[in-house]
Order: sequence, then C-alpha cells, then structure tokens
Amino acid sequence: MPTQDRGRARVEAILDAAEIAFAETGYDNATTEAIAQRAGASIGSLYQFFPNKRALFEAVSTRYLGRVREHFEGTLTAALPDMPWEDVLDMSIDASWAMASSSPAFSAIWLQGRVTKQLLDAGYALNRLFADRTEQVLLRYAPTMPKKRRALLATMIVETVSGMLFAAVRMIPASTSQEIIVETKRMLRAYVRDVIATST
Amino acid sequence: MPTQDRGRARVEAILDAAEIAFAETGYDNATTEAIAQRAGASIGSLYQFFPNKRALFEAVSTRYLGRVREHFEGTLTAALPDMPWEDVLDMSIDASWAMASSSPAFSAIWLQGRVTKQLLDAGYALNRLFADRTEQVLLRYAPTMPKKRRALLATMIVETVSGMLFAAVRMIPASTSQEIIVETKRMLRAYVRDVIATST
Amino acid sequence: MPTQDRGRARVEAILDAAEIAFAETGYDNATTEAIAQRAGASIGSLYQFFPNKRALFEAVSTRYLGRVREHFEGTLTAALPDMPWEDVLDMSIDASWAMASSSPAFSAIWLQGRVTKQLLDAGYALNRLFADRTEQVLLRYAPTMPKKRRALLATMIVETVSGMLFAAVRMIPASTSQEIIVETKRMLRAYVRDVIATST
Amino acid sequence: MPTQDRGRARVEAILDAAEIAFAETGYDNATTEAIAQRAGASIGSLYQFFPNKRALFEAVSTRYLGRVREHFEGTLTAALPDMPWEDVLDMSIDASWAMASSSPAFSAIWLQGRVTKQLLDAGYALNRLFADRTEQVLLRYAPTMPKKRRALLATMIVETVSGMLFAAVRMIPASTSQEIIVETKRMLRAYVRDVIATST
DNA sequence: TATGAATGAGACTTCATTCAT
DNA sequence: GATGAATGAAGTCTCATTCAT
Repeated sequence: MPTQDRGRARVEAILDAAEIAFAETGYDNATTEAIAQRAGASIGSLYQFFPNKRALFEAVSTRYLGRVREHFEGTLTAALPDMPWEDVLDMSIDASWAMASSSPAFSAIWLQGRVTKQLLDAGYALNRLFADRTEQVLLRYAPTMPKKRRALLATMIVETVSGMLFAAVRMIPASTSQEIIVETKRMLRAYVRDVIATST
Repeated sequence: MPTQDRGRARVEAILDAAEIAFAETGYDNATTEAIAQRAGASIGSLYQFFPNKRALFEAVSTRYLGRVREHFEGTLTAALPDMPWEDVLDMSIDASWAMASSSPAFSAIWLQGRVTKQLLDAGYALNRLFADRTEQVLLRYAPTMPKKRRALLATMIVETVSGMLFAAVRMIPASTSQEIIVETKRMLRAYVRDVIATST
Repeated sequence: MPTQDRGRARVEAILDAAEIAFAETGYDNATTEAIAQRAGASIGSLYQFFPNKRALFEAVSTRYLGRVREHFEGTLTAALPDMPWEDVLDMSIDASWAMASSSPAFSAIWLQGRVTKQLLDAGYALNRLFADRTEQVLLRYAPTMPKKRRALLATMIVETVSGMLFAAVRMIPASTSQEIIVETKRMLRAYVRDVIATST
Repeated sequence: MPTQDRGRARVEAILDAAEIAFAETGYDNATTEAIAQRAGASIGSLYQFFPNKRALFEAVSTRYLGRVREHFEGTLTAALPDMPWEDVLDMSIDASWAMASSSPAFSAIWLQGRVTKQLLDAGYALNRLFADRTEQVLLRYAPTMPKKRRALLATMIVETVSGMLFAAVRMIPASTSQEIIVETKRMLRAYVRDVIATST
C-alpha cells in the first residue's frame, strides 16, 4: 500500500493505535476517529490506507499473526531435533504464554476474532496456524499414529492451550496465572502420554 | 417488576428474544428495537420493564444462571453418593455439553460475558458457580487433599471444560464436537488421576 | 369532574404534585408519570381527571389564581377606605411578596406562564387580575386621572412588582430579597408621586 | 473549534439558527434536528462542533453576551464624561431596548437563561455584566455614596430595566412598549433622585 | 497526501397518551 | 374508578464513511 517511508510509518502507527483500541474497548466500541487520533493522524489519513474498519482489524490481525509465527520459528525450530516431546510441549506452552501475557493484541485479536461472529475469519487463522504446526511436530514424534488421531490430538492440544491461556490472562493475582500454566503442562503431558500409549 | 400476569408473560418473551439476539449478533450489534419486535412487543414495552440495554443483558444472564443451577442440581446431586469420581466427571461434562449445545444463551452469556469488558460481571458469575460446585465434589472424593490444591484443581477442571465446550460448540461437523467431548473426558481423567496420585 | 369525596381528594393530590413538579423542573421536564406517582396515583388515574398535560397545568394555574384572589381579598379590601395610597401600595407589595416567597407555585405558574409560549394564556390571567385590581384602587385615589394614564400606571406598577419579585425570589442571601422589597416600595412611591403630581 | 474557514461559517450559521429556534420555541422544544436544518447543515455537522444541546445553548449565550458588551462599549463609554446622570440613564435604557427589541436572542438567552433552572448560569452572566457596569457609572456620579448602597442601587436599576424590557417586549401593540420605556425612565429618575437625596 | 468538515442512517431512550383488565 | 401495561412518534446523539480543500 504505502510507498514512501512516511506512509509506512503512518500505517504502523495506525495499526499500533488500532491494536490498543481493539484490545481496550473491543471491536465494536473502538471508533475509527479515536484510533486515528491516537495514531496522531486524521480520520482522512486512516481511510487513505484502510478501506474500512473491518479491513483495519484484519490488518492488525495479520500483522499479529506474522509476529507469532516469527516468535515460534525462533523459539522452537532450531531446538527440535533431539528433545523429548515433553520438553517441546513445555516450551510451546511457555512461548504461547509469553506472547499472550506481553501483548494487548492477544485479547484483541485472538479472543474477539473467535467470539465476534463478524470477525471469525481473522480468529481462525491463528488457531489453524497453531494446529498445523502442532501436527507437524506430532508427526515427528509419533510417526505411526493414524492421521485422524493425530489431527484430533493436535486440535485438543491447541484448544486446551488456548482455553487455559484465556483463563490465565484474566486471573488475578498473577501468581495464579503461573500456577495455571504449570498445571496445563502437567495436564497435557498426562493426556498425550495416555493417547500415545493407546494408539501406537 | 411486572405486577400483572400479562406483564410477566411479556417479560419472559422479551428475555427470550434478547437471549437469541445477543447470541446471534452479540451484545453490541443486537438492537433493542429488534429484540422488542422479535418479542412481539413495542420498544416502549421493553423499556417499561428494563431501564436500559445493559440491564436487559443482565436479566438474561441471571435467568440463565438460575437454569444452569437447576439443571445441575437435578442431574448430579442425587446420583453422587456411590459413584466413582470418574463417572461424576463424565456426567458433569455431559451435562455441560447438553446445556451448551442446546441453548443459544450459552454463547450469549457465557462467552460474551467473559470477553466483553463491560459485561464481565455477568460472565464471572457462571464460572464462580461451577468452580464452587466442583470444589464441593472434590472435597468428597479427596478429603485429604490440601485446600489450595483442591481450589486449583477445581479451577483447572472448570476452565478446561469451558474452553473445550467453547471449541466444541463451533466445530463443524458436529461429529468433531463429539470427539472433543470424549477426549476432554479422557484428558481430565488422566490429569486428575495424576494429581490425586501426587498430592494425597 | 369528580363527584365523590375520594375523587376530589385525588384531584387535589394530583394538583399538589403537579404544582411542585412544574415548579421544580419546569413544564417541559415534568413528566405526567412522575406527577401521578408523587400524588400516590397511577398514570391512568391522572388521565381520568385531566385530558392532557396542558390541562393539568391550567388547572394548577387556575387553582393558584383563586388562591391569590382570596389572599388579596382578605388582606386589602377591608382596610382600603381610609388609608393613604402609600400604605396601600406597601401592603400590596408585602402581600405579593408573601405569596411569592411562600409557594413553589409562584415560579411554576407565574414565570413559566409568562415565558413559555405555549402557556401564555395561563400566565397572562394572573397579570390581568393584578392590573385590573390596581386600576380599581387607582380610581379611588386619583379619580380625575385620565383613563389611559391610569391604565398605564397600573401596568407599570404591576410589571414593576412582578419584575422585582422575580428578582427577589432568586436572590441569595435572603436578606437581599428583603432589601429589594423595601427599595421597590420606595421606587414605586417616588414614581407614583411624580405621576400624580403631573397628571391631575 | 473549527479550524477551516468553511467550519467557522458553519458554526455561525448554526448559532444563528439556534438563536432563532431557542427564541421561538424555547430551549426544550427546540430540536437539534430543526436547528441543523435551518442552518442548512446536517445533524452530524451540528454535533461536530457542539458536544450537546446544552453546549449549543451556552455558545449562543456567550456570543450574545459579547455582542451586548460591544454594543454598550460603543454607545456609552465615549459619551460619559460630561453628561448629567439622567441622560446616561436614559441612554442606557434606550440602548437596552434597542438590543432587546432587535434581536430574537433577547428572549432566547436572557429570559430562558433566567427562568429555566438548567440554564441559569448562562442567564446570570448577562445580569452580572449589567450590574457591574452600572456600579462603575454610579461610582463616577455619586462617589460619596456608601458601597453597599451603591451596589443595591445598581441591582435595582438593572432588575427594573430587565423587568420592564421583559414586559415591553411582549406588549401588543408596539406603541405600548414605547410608553413603557418612557415611563421606566421616569420611574428610575424619580427613584435615583430620591436615593441620592437621602444617602449622600 | 493530509486534513477535518459533512453526511445521515440508525441506535438508545423518553414520555404523553390509550386501553385492557 | 383504578391500575399499570402498551404504544410509537420523536428526540438526542454516535459513528463509519465520503469529500472538498
């Protein structure tokens, strides 16, 4: 879209503002005017780059997705080869929690994208990404597991992590969040062990 | 509020309509006008009984909470005494799924109440209810477990079920939902067994 | 309208409530519902006796007019014959102030009736009453004064008193109100003396 | 508020329309929609510049106040030095009447601002302005008069003029208005003379 | 490009009044 | 008579989006 440097900076500023606004007040209650203002831009500028509010949300969403992908790339890929699957699981959960607890966009995109019917597309992308990646990892550790079984297991892992992050994010005090993360690892280990024992 | 019979019927009709509307389009996108219309009432009637939209949501929420409570009362309490805990867990999950999949209010209240910042109060009530109940059941089956441990376990169970129901509700095709429910039971069994083994 | 005792009491209660409501919030902002409630009646009852809000205002107005008339009758008529006009003027002003400062209806009827275009009729009645009465008094004290002159003088007196009462009513502290009343007497004396000196 | 020329013109047009609307139908009965329309603007434009109806009223009020101030500045200040106070009084009354009878805002602001409880602030400003100015003039003509006396005299003059203008404005036929103005001058002369005679 | 004024559909809410019970 | 539910026009205000400058 924007060709000049100035333009790109503008877009980033607007995305930042939007990310915060969506996170703070929710998609419906965030106003384009407020977003523009927070970005130090005029409403006209905003519409120069994004055709409408929905597109703005999707852009925030996409940008976030990219960041998540990078993050996981960095954390996991290199280490994979010679680790027991339990450690991979733990690391993934830790990485997820790091992302979730550090960025306001987490609730902005991931939750709303999954709850608000009009925004579902954006929300699903994230989960699909996670599920695919998980399946690949599973393939490495349990190559003989039937494909369907593997897919279901991946879904379970992703949804469980999602759900527990969701819970952890809004737990007060923060120490409880940590406990939940710890227990989640434990729960998934127990579950995966059980599945592996049965279906290989 | 309403003193006449006619009024009480109206209120129910409005609550029904609101429940559906909130579930279908979300709190923000549901319009009071549309709710009134769906209830076969005029907008004025709606405001005769509910001072504003928020109050209407809370009323829907409260009514739903009461129903859930009754449902669990009916399903579980009687059976409890001489069942192994695994069966109690299974039954609870089945009951939750029954509620979640049968009523549009499930997403209306439970999800939005937890996601939309302005509606949090309503959403938390439900989770607190579940957690309390779960703790009581645990007390019966694992009386020697430390109090803190028990509380955390209850939270884990409730949040896991919540999360998985959330996932199951929007899975297509429906068969996948069933698989998720089955796997959730399995996961929680494995996890609870593990916890019991460790901390008693 | 009402034939039974109970009915008449109702009407009075409603008029009382309306008088207060109109005084407190103004005609437009007073709601019929609130008036009925304050009167301990239902909205249906109110409309049993008054066809609409406007009529209610006029009833309050009329009732008030009657009271004012009585009040002046009692205070003045008897005393008139052998008093110097200065004393009559003083007494009239004192009587007006007594009415104005004692009843919330003063501002309700007299001011709004004069300011709010839709209610003018009600407001004028009061002024007309005062002006007529004043003219009669003048006739007794200055029988040779030309009729037009007398009418104008009456108007001036009435409007001056009106205006000063209006001012006095909302002066804080109350002591200022008293000063204004005193000065008003002085001003009108000086003026009337001047007029009499000239036009007889 | 508006930064562009077009915007400034809009604001003026809206204020003009509001002034007329408030004067014609009163604050409560004037609708923002009608005001916008009369100004040749959309309702959205109106709310771009004024956050709510009340603020619009206050803006009208403030603008009017400024005009009055200018008007008096122009009429009086220059002439003052070597005029007898009777002439200053006459001129002031004439100037007031000129303002009152020429502008619809007179009743819009000055009356409603004083009568409608919610708008009192706006209404008082005008009277305070007049009273201050009057006191300054008095200081010049009766320097030995005690301060409190002077303040009270100023209040009396201002309130009398107010009241009589109020009366004059709604007198029909117009000739009566003129007579009232003439008589008001006479009344205040007599009064002021009396006060000066006594308290110096 | 950037700005911010302009638009208007549509949302929530109020309230005088009517009507069934 | 009394009650209070029912009605719906109308009012204030918001906000995504467009457009003139």
